[in-house]
This record gives sequence, structure tokens and C-alpha cells, in this order.
Amino acid sequence: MDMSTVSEIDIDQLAASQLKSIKQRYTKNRRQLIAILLEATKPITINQILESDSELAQSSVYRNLAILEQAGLVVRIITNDDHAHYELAEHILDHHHHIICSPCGEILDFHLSAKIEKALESSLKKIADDFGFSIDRHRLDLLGTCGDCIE
Amino acid sequence: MDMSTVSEIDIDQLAASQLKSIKQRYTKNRRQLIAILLEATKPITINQILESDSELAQSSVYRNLAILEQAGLVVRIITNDDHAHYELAEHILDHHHHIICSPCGEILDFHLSAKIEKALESSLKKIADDFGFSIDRHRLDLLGTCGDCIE
DNA sequence: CCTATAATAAGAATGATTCTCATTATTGCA
DNA sequence: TGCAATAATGAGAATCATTCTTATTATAGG
Repeated sequence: MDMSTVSEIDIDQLAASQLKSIKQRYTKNRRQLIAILLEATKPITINQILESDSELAQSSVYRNLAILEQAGLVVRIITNDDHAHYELAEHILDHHHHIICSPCGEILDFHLSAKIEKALESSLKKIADDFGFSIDRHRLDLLGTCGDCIE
Repeated sequence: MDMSTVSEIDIDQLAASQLKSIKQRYTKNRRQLIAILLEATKPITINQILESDSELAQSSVYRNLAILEQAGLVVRIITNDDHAHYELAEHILDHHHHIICSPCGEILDFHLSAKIEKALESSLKKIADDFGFSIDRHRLDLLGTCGDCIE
């Protein structure tokens, strides 16, 4: 299997189709956001997006990320950091979790072994049933301090 | 084992001692916050705290919850909801995770079986090492829709 | 009982995010 | 291809949870 679950060409089709299903267009700005998130390889903030492309208007970035999130293409990640982080949804990347540095706010992706992930999922399914919840997804975060911030 | 890891009497001693270690006093307001969180049995928002005791000043509640968090007595929980939720730290309650209803913002606690929790922890320890992270804690959230919001 | 120091609380300030609305782009149809 | 009709854009205003300021009040320790 190659690096990503979905090839870059397919992403455009996927994005167009998922946006269409909520009656939204796949515009130049939205295409650009997807491209930036794809290059980032880790969750990034709105400020980082604005720095990486000075053509983008802040208000449009906020609005379009919200729309991409509604379309299920992008996930917004909230931590104790002031700024939200954004990354592509798991069916575009793959299922993973986040390791978060509390001092600097950086977020990196990590993967659980298939075995533990599976055991966890089946546990969680049972728990959701017990609570009468309908589950969308789970998230697992590791909170601590990265090597750079330890010194 | 009884309902909580630490009995109510011990909490006062614990709170006093943990506050002292960061040179803070265990005042009437802070005692009251601990009591409210203990009664809540689930994570609650600042608004809910203010509603439950009209004597408390909003600014003091914010400040004191931040201090209780620094002392390691309280945990602040951030979700996609606008309002942060607060609950007592895990050495006062016990280690647990959160099931979150996206529509209404409600948060409930759940427990993983000891077996899976243990397997997960040892996995996470290895991953933290690989990343050169020093880990404080992990958190696992189940995101979905509660029974009340499904109808 | 004093005095120094910390905590309190009312309201102002901050800042990420959301909203407004006039302008610009796009789509579908003739 | 040209023309509405409709959607997207972007600049700046508004919102609102949270944090900060500061004058007042409480507390601890000699």
C-alpha cells in the first residue's frame, strides 16, 4: 500500500462528490485548502494555513474549513492550545491518533497496532450500546512534552 | 471498593496539600468548587457551576478552576462544544474516559476493562518513546449522539 | 492586634471565531 | 455565447468565552 489511503487524483473526485452531497461547490479556494492540508503531513492551524498562502482571506479560510468539515473531508482538532488544528479526514489519510505537546501545541499523528486498535474498537462498540449512544468515531490522544520542549 | 478512590474527608487534605505545594491556599471558594464537582458525577461547565451556586463570582470561578487545575486537582475538558467542562482529577475519581454527545455537548464517564486499558497503556508507552515524548496522560473519547438527541 | 500578603469580584480587555453584506464568480439555460 | 439566478468571496464588524486589572476584603503569622 502506498503512503496514503486515497491517491491525490482521487481526492479531487472525492472532495467534489462529498461537497456536492451537501450542495456545495469544489471551488479554487477549497481545492487549495485540501492541497495545503495534504502537504502538511500533520494537523495545522489557520495561521499556518494563512502563512503558507498569502492569497487566502482569513474569513474565507474559516468558512471553507467549516464547510469541508461538514462535508466530512476535514477534521477540526481541539486541544488546550488556543488555536484549533485541521487535517484531512481519516478516509483520506487513514485511521490514526494524536500525540500532543502541551508546551508548544504541536500535534503529530501516530498509529496503534492493528491488534490493539481492533480490541479497542470492539470494546468501544459495547460501551456505546450500554450508554444508548450512536457512535461516529473515537479519538485517542497522548498528552505530554516533545523532545524539543523538554530541554 | 467504594464509589470513589478517595473518601470525601481525604479530599480536603489532598486539596490542601496539593494547593500548598504550589503556594496556594485552600479557601472557601475553592472548597466549594471541589464540593460542586464532587456532587456533579460528570464533567460540568462553568455556567452549570454558576447556576448551582449563585454566590460564586464568574471571574473567581475561572481563576480558581485554573489554579485547581495547576494543582492537579481538576481537569479541564475541551471538546467541540463552546464551553469547557471540568471534573476532578483521576487520582480523586479514578482513571476513565469520556463519551461525548456532539449535538447537546453532554459528557459522561466510562471505563475500559482493566485488560484493554493495560494493553493500551503499554502500547502508548512504546509509542511515546519512539517519538521522544515525555507523557503526562492519555485520553480516549467516544464521539456520537446520545439517546435523547437521536429522536 | 497588626501588618504583609493573598484572594476576591466587578467590570474591562483580549482574541479566536463567526457573521454581515457588498462584490465577484459560477452555473444552467436560452 | 450571453444572461439571469444563485453561490462564493473577502473585508471588516460583531460575538462571546476567557483572561486581565484593580480596588477591596480576607487570611496568616508574628
